[in-house]
Amino acid sequence: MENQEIRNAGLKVTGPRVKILEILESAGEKHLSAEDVYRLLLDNGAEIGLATVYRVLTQFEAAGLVERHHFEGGSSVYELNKGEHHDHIVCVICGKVVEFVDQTIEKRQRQIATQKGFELADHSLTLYGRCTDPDCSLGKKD
Amino acid sequence: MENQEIRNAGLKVTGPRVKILEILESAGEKHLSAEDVYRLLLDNGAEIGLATVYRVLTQFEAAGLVERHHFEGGSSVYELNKGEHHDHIVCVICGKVVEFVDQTIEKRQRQIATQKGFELADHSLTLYGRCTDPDCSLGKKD
DNA sequence: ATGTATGCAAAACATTTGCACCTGG
DNA sequence: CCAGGTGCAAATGTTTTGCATACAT
Repeated sequence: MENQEIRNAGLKVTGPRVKILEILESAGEKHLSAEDVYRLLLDNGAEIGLATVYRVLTQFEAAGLVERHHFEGGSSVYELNKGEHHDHIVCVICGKVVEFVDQTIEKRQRQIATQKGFELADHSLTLYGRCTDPDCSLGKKD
Repeated sequence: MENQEIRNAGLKVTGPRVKILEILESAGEKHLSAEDVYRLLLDNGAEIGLATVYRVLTQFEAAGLVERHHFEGGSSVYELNKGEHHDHIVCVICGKVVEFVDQTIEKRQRQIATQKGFELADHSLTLYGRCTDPDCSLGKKD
């Protein structure tokens, strides 16, 4: 039961938190902004304030339940942390996001960090390109 | 003469633009936020509005004269585009930034994009870690 | 002269916070 | 019951814009 995940994070299992987690789960590989989550909550009939969405997402991030990404364009987006690290390719036309992992790159990153005198803690790699989706350029968002 | 670069960008050679370019040149490998540039201009006795700094930086970016990066933490930072592409390692403690290029990673990125059905246009790679600088943790900013 | 640029103040956003009121355990 | 959670509105910080004035060519 996912409520346990919330409890494990040291947080009370409240309505807003459960619903936000559900929204994120149902989003699958999509990446939602705080505003997106808020809209979806309202669409589902939940009466949750935007401030709470921000607070909960921040807490979930601190607890390692979700990851926050910055991509191009004003706002941050969130996705459920499914355990396996991955990077992203974002289509600059339609916004589609595809995830990937590449051990060659991961390994080189560690080598570079060490070589430059850093103890690697984290990294952010995002590729930007034009995808070949038929729907692309119709303005469809991931 | 650098004024030519401004002219080549299709922009008039005005006082503010020349001074902002000078600030960026003297910053070397440092990464400045719009606010940083604004402060430095005032320190140098220039009377330039913050709005102009934002407008000019945006125009310079569109012209390929500067690059904008998003790193962690609210604001964007800018650096002069010296022609050679590079990525960054940022110290999460003191904020120091080191640039690097790695052909192995560059090459893998192209392969991954192709394989995922994207035409690679750009990418953003930032490593985060703790540096071994003696000054680190004194809060020195790059 | 004349189309651009600039400065200033106001607007627009994304995100955070203060505070009185609720609620889960 | 009571610490912690929530909603709302107001505050923040960053970046953008409207508009009247000033400037480069």
